[in-house]
Amino acid sequence: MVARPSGATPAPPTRDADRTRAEILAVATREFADKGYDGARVDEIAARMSTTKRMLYYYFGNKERLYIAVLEHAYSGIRALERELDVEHLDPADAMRMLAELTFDHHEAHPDFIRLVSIENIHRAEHIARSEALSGLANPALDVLTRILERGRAAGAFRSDVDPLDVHMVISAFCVFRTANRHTFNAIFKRDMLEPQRRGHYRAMLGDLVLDYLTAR
Amino acid sequence: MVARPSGATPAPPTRDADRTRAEILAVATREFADKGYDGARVDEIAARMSTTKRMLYYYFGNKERLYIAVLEHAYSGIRALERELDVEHLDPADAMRMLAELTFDHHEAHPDFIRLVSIENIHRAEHIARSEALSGLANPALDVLTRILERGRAAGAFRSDVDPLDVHMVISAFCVFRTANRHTFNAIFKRDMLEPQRRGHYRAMLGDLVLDYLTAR
DNA sequence: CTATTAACTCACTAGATAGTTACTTATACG
DNA sequence: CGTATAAGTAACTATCTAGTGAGTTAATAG
Repeated sequence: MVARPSGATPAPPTRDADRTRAEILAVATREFADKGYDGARVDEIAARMSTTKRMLYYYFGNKERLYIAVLEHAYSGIRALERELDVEHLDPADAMRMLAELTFDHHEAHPDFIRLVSIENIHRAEHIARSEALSGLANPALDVLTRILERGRAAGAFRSDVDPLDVHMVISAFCVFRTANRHTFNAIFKRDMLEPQRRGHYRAMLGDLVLDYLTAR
Repeated sequence: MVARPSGATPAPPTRDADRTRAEILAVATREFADKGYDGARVDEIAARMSTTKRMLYYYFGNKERLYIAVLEHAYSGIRALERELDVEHLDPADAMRMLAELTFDHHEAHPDFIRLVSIENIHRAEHIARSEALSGLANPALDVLTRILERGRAAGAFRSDVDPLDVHMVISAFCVFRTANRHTFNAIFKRDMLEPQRRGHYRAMLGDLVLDYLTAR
């Protein structure tokens, strides 16, 4: 415990640009992920911050630039996690299953991110296109995947005609669908794909799906 | 050509409730699919109709009920198509591939429907839940799929532990992802999953994916 | 201690947007 | 034919919403 004239808490500085900016971004992320770009309300974001609406405009300029900042921040977090992937020590099949399962966990742990991606697709990725930080920024997970496929092919374990991006697409499709389409799927089929009891089943199923495809024939 | 006092065209009646209603629904479908629920503008829909905004309220009450009507209409169209599925004459593996490919074609032919589903998921399916016509209305394609799996299992061609809804989920995930996430995927990986040249590749890949999974081991 | 500037507050506004009020006219039916 | 009513029009409004104008205060450098 640090010696301090009065009060136990760290006594935050009354003014702190970084902290204010970060708080706006955090609150805005929730609001945009929750309601979509058009459904999100600047006044609602403002009401949930400890600072005022004017600060939001001070730091981010307008609603759209705030939204782009939210997207950039969300993507950078995901990329950071992906960079930590290390499956080089496993044999190709195990590495592949591991990658698929980590991606699966990852999507489950970041529903806000998935929602932002869906929202951005409704807008035809126009905001990503407008962001220098995002358009064309490659995905670290794809490099890992490419290495695994190379090793698997070399070892004769995997079929030879597969494209890494196609495999990535299948994994993403499975994970994204489970989260992004959860509500309509549940409304129509009365099955919640995110029910905890089913988690293990879907996780194993994704691994099987990918490996059966890669090792077929 | 029908005898008619003047003019060659059918001379539309000046007043026709069905036609007006249908036109509003068609224009609204495009607007909602294009911009999302919150992004859609009632005035924009009105401007693109041959009738006035007041009629929209006359027939549908408010923006939300119009949107629900759009959803109901879109789903009913898709269901009608699905009911025409007939693969009983094919052996299980071929039937399965056929079903997957027809679903694939189907999703590609109805991008507006996929967008409406994405939009509805952003809203956590709250409008579907509010629609008696939609919530819990089973999917005819699922019955077909169930029959194919039964036949395949009986013939010893498919593994025995698969659930029809899981297979349906995989097929949907693949098809929906390709359409719904086209824009962010393209922005990041510079690959348009809907490019006509790649169509055959993805279509065959989906069939392989499903069959390799069903016939593995 | 003073000046400068970054960080912040409060009250306001132009324009957009869903929805309505009050009225008119074509059509069907006895 | 005439009248009830469904179908349609035009103009309007309350409210919401993104964005601002104009100033104040805390931190920092000299």
